[in-house]
Amino acid sequence: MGNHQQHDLAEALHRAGQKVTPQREAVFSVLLAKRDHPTVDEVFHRARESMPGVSLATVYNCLETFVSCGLVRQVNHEREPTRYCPNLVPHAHFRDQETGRVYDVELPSPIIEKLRAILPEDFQTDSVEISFHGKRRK
Amino acid sequence: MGNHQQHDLAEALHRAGQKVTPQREAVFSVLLAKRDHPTVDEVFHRARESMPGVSLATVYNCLETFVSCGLVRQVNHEREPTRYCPNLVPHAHFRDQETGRVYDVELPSPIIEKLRAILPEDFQTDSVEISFHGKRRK
DNA sequence: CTTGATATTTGGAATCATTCCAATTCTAGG
DNA sequence: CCTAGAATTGGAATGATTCCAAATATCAAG
Repeated sequence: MGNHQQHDLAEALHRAGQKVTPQREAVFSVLLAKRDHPTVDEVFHRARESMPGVSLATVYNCLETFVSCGLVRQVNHEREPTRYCPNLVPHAHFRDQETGRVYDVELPSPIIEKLRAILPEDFQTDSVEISFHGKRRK
Repeated sequence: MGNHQQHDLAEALHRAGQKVTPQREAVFSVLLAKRDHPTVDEVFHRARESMPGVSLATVYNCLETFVSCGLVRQVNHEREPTRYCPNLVPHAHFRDQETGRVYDVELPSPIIEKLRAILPEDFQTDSVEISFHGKRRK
């Protein structure tokens, strides 16, 4: 549930009519390897370790493909570089303004429903993004 | 409550130890005049109508000042240019993906509390941002 | 296994919002 | 009215992201 392996990649790509490429596999495994919320640049550098020739443009392309296939989520905070998150379970994000680190926060489904309920009738929503920020108490 | 006039500007600036300038007044009144959610560029062009010499850099500065004084909120959606909103009542935003228009959505305080409650103990939060996107049914 | 149509990758250039800078002008307290 | 410090200005710089056209790789069909 919301958990996926290397193996799901090919499946999801096929379903979306996309091709399987070594670059996509490398980038995807970077995402699975360390489930922090890396920026494109971080993904790029990590991907280079297993695939030294991969280009930045390709990392952008791959990530965009994954998003469109529903394999990962984009996480935007303020004006900061976009981060990517392979956790598909509905959840909110908390950004520690001191470290910049982003944490997943479990989001009970009753709350999600209550939230959707506050929307006027004529608004049809695809997605809700909930982001907290503040600091962690030591 | 959360409603404010030209007059509050000077007050809020003083409280924050900031100076009152014609540019700040012009930019602020642009924000009050039309309560859509203008981008910096939109604010810039509107401000030029009443004050032809004002510079883009100044509009950036003014808006940043207002945010730090708590007079307006920034609204970020995806990778789009930042928008500004003089509505201080706690509320969520809905972005119509077809028109790009941003709407305020009332946010009942019980929900806000429930949301804060899902955060683990050690996360101290300053602000929550809730954004929906989807499309409006005609 | 080969081939071809088509999608993907690539490096570099281009874009665009935003920030930075140093010089000039202004605000407000004394 | 003067002056220290703040604000404004235009233009240059930054940085994430997108665009581009050429080279390459995937995969379905034969």
